[in-house]
Amino acid sequence: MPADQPRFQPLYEQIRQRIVERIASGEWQADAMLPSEWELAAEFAVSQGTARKALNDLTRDGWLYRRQGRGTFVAPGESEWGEGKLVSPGHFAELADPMQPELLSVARVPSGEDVARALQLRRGAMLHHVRQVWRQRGVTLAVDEILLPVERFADLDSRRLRLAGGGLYALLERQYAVRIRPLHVQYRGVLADREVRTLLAAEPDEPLLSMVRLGGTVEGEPVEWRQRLLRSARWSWQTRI
Amino acid sequence: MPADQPRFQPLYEQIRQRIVERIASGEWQADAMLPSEWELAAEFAVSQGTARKALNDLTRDGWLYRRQGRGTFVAPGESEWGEGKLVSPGHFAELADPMQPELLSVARVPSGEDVARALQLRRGAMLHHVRQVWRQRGVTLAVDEILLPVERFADLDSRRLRLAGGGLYALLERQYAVRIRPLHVQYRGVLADREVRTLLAAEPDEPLLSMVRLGGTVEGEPVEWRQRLLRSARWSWQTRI
DNA sequence: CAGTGGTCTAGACCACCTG
DNA sequence: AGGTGGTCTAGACCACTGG
Repeated sequence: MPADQPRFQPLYEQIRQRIVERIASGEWQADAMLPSEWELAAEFAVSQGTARKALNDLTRDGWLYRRQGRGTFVAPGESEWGEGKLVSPGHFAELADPMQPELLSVARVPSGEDVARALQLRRGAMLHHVRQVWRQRGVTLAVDEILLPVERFADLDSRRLRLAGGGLYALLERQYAVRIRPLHVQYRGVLADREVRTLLAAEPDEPLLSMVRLGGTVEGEPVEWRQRLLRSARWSWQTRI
Repeated sequence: MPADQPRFQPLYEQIRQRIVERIASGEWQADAMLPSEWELAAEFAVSQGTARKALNDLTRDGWLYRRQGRGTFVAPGESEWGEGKLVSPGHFAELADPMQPELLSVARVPSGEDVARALQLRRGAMLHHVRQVWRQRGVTLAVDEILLPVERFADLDSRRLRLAGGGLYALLERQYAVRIRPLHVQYRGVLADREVRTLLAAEPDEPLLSMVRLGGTVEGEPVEWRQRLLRSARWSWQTRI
């Protein structure tokens, strides 16, 4: 079900899209400085105020950052699922050491019904199935299970992922010009099955935090289904609002 | 530690504050229509564009809502902790029936160290301790434990809470002119202790979703510490991003 | 100092809603 | 038709950064 096209497209919206295209195409790399408001206004043949609105909207959505007196710059995208940090339960400022991702495996699997619906695919459509663990000082704290449509991300394999380094999202942005943002996150408390228990070296009755996340493009098209299971005895997962 | 005062205070920021004051004071009630941009601009002796910026900022922060062709209105605050909904795990659109809160008890307890620090109180400062359960079609799905500084919310008792109806936040807004917004949320998977297990009629090894939330005023001052324990076998807690 | 983003103004016109 | 918010312009000046 495609979204309704608005009958009226403001100028700043068109400018916004043209700037996004240039970032996605790599013409403007991460942390590169954009032309000034006045130069952009001249190039797009609009007033400075209109260019400004486009730039501020893009800043709000995480595409750019601006510094008074310095300029406007391309914001580097999240290289991995990052919005959230580990903290001591009940405390709100005591951060844990960060976790490091480690790729376990990449395979192709047919889509189940739930995931197919979430990703708006036909049932049985092929998916990349990525397994990844997160370690903190040698201790495995979390497991990720990532599902991506093969159709959209052809040629994705273990070698490419390993070579890429710098996280899955960084690779997708470079290779496929797709920037992924979270659409929904679901939280549950769960017990691990045998496989996950082994990976995490967890006790049979140790409760885990399950986070199921649907990631999508800027346009809102869902392209990533992901579950993270986190050992939350020692650390909470904290999100800013 | 008080926040730094900015040396320069834009006009729209001052206007913003004056509008917030009128809402907090009750002069403009929920869903009341504000004067038009031009009228406000005239009253505050600024241009329409400046009044507009203040109004749009307030809209972004949830104080107002605007409808083209109709007007600008006071947004009713959340009457309870609401940002999040129950959905079927792994599905992203299938909402459960909503839960209904039910007050269990109100007491006064001295603050422990963690909560005192989170609420920026001295240790041992008195707190209102509110217990509340959430039911869905007769089944208890969640328990809340709410801690509020007595110093700030005097005269809060069970009778008042019961009489008020419409949720805790609605009461705080009416009675104390405080609008609470979330500052942080922490998620964990946990097992219930005996007391909670009894309240929820949960199995001993049933994993629960623990959400610890720090709520604060619009100015960022923390005033509410809350933990919610949710039976998440059947339902996930989903947040929009 | 020059260059950037940030604020503010006055005015015009457009899109949308309601009666 | 009249009133609302939404867009857009041209121009001025301010605050901040860095060389």
